[in-house]
Amino acid sequence: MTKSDKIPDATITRLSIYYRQLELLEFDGYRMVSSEKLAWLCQGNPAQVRKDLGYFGEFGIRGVGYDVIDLQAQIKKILAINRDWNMGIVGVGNLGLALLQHHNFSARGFKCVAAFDNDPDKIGADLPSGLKVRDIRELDAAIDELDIEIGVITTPASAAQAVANLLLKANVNAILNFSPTRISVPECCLVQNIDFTVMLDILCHKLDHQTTLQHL
Amino acid sequence: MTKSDKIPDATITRLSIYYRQLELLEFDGYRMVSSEKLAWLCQGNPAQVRKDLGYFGEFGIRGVGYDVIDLQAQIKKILAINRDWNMGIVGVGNLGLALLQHHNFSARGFKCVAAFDNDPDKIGADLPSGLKVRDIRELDAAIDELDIEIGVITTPASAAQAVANLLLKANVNAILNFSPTRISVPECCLVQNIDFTVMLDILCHKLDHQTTLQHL
DNA sequence: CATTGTGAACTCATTCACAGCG
DNA sequence: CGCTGTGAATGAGTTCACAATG
Repeated sequence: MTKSDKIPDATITRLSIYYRQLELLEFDGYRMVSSEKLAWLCQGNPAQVRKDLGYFGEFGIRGVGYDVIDLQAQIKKILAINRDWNMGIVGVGNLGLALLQHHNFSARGFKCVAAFDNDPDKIGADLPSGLKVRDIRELDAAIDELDIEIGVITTPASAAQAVANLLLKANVNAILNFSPTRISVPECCLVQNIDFTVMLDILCHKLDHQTTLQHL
Repeated sequence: MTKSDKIPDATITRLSIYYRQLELLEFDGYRMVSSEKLAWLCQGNPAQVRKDLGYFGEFGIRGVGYDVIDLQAQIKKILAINRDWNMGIVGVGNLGLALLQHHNFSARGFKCVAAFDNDPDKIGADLPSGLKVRDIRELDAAIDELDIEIGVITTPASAAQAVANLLLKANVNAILNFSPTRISVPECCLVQNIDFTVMLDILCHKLDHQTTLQHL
């Protein structure tokens, strides 16, 4: 990190969004982009773009803007997505299957290298991605063998904490949690929750609130 | 709304989380809960719990706490989840299928009442949920007929904006967007983005940052 | 007397405005 | 001259601390 240590979480989120937009800009043949244009594309504010990038260094050219290719490389480095990450998916239900076949992941270096379940009917089954469903009891060994650094929980809520515990025991300390529950983990472990129901609740609240206002 | 109009977004998110925890508390037989206990269960802070609730009214009993059943009802009203919402899913890929079978949705009043695609091979297919995949060209008619208020986009990024436009034309102004792109919509339309890749990017950044610190 | 409800203090994030520079 | 980089100003959200009260 070039400057301060206090980076807002929101900055990291936006960097990811800038990055995707830069890919599109490159694809469309752009070589340079101004903070104003990038902000516009990302539905943000130019000063914010500059400040976000400013936390990590000076990537622009005054009077010109940012090099589309170079800035991608810089952001990849900042986000640590300039390399592959191996993921293990725990819970081969509909959602787990969907993620295993999610093309966007592999295209971006997020490799699903193992899938686990505890259902005897599923264990051993061949997946479209070429993987075989493994017994959850093999988790520990497989994580070590396959160099898995990210665990993805796609089990029902009732199993999520137990799975998290298994992942922790196997020294996985980054979890993407799709189950509709908050798992508790020690400080050293990072959890990103993706909770569909919470998102729907927020949407409903806003929708209701908006229509309520309209009736006044 | 009982008090101010300036409710932080984060408050709404937390209310959804409190709500789910209250369901569990009720299931476990609790009748009352203090802000301290609820905060602990939700990995939050008691003052925050009280402030969040305080935006909407006085739901507690001093010296005692909150009635588990009553507070659920209050939060349901605040979030506008005290009724059913009809959703239409656009894009019957793996993710769309997963959502169509997602039991948590229907259990909470989020009803998937239609599924749309533009792939002739999929149109007309019977889904496990009992629905038939509809032609995207029927979107407008079906939304009106089935009273759909929430559109769920599970198409590839390339199709997302076009789908959003169709939804807007059909007067759907709440969208849950799973596609890895930011769609642009008029002010009147609400969008909640659920972007798996952004979440992974954040996780990688934190993971990398954490391990970097450890090596110092 | 335990716990809520809430103004005031504080911390964190965004936006402004302009100096600095290619 | 145009656009970046950034300190200073503003705004938003969280936590504190304690008065109010069932």
